[in-house]
Amino acid sequence: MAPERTRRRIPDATVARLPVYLRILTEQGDEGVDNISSERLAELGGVNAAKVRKDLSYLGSYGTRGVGYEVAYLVYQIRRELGLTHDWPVVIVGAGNLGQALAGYGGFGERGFPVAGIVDIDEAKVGSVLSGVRVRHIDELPQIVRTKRASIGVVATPASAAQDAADRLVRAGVTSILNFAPVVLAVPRAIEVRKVDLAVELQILSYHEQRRAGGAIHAVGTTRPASA
Amino acid sequence: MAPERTRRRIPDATVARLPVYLRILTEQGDEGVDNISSERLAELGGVNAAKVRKDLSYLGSYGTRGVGYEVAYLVYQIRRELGLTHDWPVVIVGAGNLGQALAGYGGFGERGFPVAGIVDIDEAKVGSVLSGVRVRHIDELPQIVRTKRASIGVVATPASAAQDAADRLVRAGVTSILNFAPVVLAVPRAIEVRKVDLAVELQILSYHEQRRAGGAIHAVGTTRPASA
DNA sequence: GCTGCTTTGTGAACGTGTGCACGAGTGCCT
DNA sequence: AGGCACTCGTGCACACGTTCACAAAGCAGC
Repeated sequence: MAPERTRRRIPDATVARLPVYLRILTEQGDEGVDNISSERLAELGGVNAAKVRKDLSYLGSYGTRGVGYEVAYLVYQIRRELGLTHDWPVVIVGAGNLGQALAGYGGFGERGFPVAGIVDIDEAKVGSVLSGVRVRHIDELPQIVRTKRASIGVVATPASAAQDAADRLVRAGVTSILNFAPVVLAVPRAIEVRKVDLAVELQILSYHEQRRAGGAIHAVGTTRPASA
Repeated sequence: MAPERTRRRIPDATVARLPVYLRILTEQGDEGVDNISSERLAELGGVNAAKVRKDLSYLGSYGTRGVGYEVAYLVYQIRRELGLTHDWPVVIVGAGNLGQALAGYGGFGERGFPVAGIVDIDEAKVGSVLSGVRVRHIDELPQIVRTKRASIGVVATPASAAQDAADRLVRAGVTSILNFAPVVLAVPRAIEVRKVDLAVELQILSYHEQRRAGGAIHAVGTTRPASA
């Protein structure tokens, strides 16, 4: 009867895939699918079936042999494990191009991450309204975090302002940060940070493009420039 | 004399970190730093020093024992390895919130990924100008890809249109895709796809928040709903 | 040139993640 | 009731990634 105190730790790689399964399962549920096999789920998610089963087994034994997984129930379990049973208000720092796009992107609210507020340090931007959310001054951050109970902050500032934004978020009481600025943020150990860097993604693609193109075609020896 | 034909394969994990080193090195170079140790680079990049050395060793033995790495030379080597010695024009499909933000974000061009064009399927959006780039109709995609020599495509459409966008990009001749839509794209094996999913990132943060909050506080038994 | 200090490059140990293969459980059909 | 087809859950082996630890190599000072 007692809730499980000894929460089994779920591997990072699995945590990263659960949201994908969740989305697929939700879609399948909407299409009227009641049961789904690991094989089918793997196909839709672009992964290996054994991996799907192992991932799901960390949540508990929620499948039925010979049948598969009950979609609705699995959705419920994944949502519970990911903490998606209630909303997580998000506060955005930086009302530039990206901040505006994020605030305007309705997908956040729908998926349980309503925009609690968006702030900027530039007085000129304060007061303007983006898709129903009014930009407020960064000094109001602590108040927004407190009243809206926001625990996730998004850094959408230029690189030069990112560390300051992160410091302010931490001081305001935020415990998780999603960082879009191309900087490694220094934060207390207890704060969870995830980074999304578009330039890095493009450069990784560039590596593969270049590799494909024949690799070392203009790789001229290893002549060291100037120096020495 | 002959360029190295047998290109050593660089581990994915390393490729993903090289852009980070590159950015740090470029910054340090701008600040007048000539030499840098793996220790310092590790500190700035938030990683382990041994990892830095191992990563860099895949490029060749470009360090000097007792001294460190020559910043300018290392920048050159990483850029060469990542294929950043020339520009990689990028074509964006989808002129919604995200597409606009991406086109407007100057950082791409600066880092060697100029926006070759942005297209949309919606006639109403065609013709409008976003930060100097005119939105064109998606039917012009093949022509843009050909004339601008774009090999990287960005999918910035809603989920429902993403697969179609990817198909069109592939048909137009693009060989790498950066996908922002929350969908697993089906593409030919030869096409390199990278995915950026904001909702997934937030859900991973949610998992950690929920875990921090005490985990299974409302985890009431394992009563299965309806079924059976 | 020799000594001592610094820092690289890498072998080896360890940990994490992946995928196969198969036992075990479930439902259906006869 | 028994047999069969199907699918889960997981032990095991392997691949990949990370970290430690240390020999090799360079530099500076005498």
